[in-house]
Amino acid sequence: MDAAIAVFHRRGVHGARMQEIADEAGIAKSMLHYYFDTKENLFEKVFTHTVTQIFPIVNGILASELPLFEKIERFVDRYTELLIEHHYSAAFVMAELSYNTETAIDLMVTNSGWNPVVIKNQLEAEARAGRILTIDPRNFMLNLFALTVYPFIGLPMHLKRFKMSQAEYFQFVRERKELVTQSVIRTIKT
Amino acid sequence: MDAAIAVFHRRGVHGARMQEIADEAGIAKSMLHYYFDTKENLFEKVFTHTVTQIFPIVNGILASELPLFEKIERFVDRYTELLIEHHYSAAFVMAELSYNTETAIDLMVTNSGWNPVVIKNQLEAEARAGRILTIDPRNFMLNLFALTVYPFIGLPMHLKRFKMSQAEYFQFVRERKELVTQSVIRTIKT
DNA sequence: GTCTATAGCCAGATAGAC
DNA sequence: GTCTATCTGGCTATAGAC
Repeated sequence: MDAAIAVFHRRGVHGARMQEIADEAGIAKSMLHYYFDTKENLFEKVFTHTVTQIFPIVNGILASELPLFEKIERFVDRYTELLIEHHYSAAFVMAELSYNTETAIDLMVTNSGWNPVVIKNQLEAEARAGRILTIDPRNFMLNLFALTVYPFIGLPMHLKRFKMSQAEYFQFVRERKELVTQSVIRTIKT
Repeated sequence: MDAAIAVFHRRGVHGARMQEIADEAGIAKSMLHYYFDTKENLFEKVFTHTVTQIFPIVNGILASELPLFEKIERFVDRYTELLIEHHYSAAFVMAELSYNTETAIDLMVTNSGWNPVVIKNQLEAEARAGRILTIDPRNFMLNLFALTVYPFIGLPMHLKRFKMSQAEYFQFVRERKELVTQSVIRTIKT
């Protein structure tokens, strides 16, 4: 399973080869079929696993009862750390959601723990109390996810452009957390 | 060529089928080989075309002599419109940059017109003049690109989550331009 | 359960008539 | 230049020995 995750993450559904997964796991290719039946089925397991490892956590933070600004900080911190830990995940999930729409979207919807109601109510309450500007919750969510996830999408290109090693880049992204948090807050603060 | 662009954009390199491209173009599959030799070569043509259609323009805006805040507004406006017009491009470029690293990155570097020097100097000059806060140019660029591009990556998922048609969503993204511009500016404004 | 060997299919690429 | 027919290789999947 670890091998399958690694290979699917770096090659995508159609780029991945069962042989490469088997080699990486140090087993015969036929064993993959014995355990997981088809490649399609294995992909679904991997995709679900990936989504489950990240989104219930970050969506859980958004749906929690934390004060807004603290919630933003926690979200950015936790999501960034998860993405560093599973740094192929972001590009993998995004690519499959774009190409492989039907299956991937269904799995995403089922397993991500997406629940925008809490944050919507919170934004409205804070705006009524005059502590923040009125903002469309969809725009708020897009900003939050965009600023956090984007550095991990097309990561190899960022490394090349910034002339950094992966370790240096991850350090840079860690330091960036503070800026992202402030950026999201400054956008809505009165 | 149009057919190739369409199919590669929605399926990716490895998902695309020469037969599907031929069908979409209404010609025989062998004609693709006659004109473009290999699939790999055709992909490179399509990728280069896609990159050339978008990045020289937006990077040109960044490298221009416009005042900073005006430049930001122009960038967000123009990039958003380009992405609406070529709405498969963003996901396609990002996915290939993640999966197909070697070739795609080289083509990107060669054809994108990337030149961070102007914006770097401008940010430093504005900060010295006390008109903006000091910010790492890399973070500034990441914020700008992230907020603008992210809504187009994994687009089908956003449609599903927001329960919107594509037309409604593009209208929403158009209206979002103002917020993105303000968000970037508020992050650096003193 | 684990392997080797192989079946069967499908997609990229080519041959050759027109 | 454009087509149909075909080759060839590689990949998923299965058969079958151990």
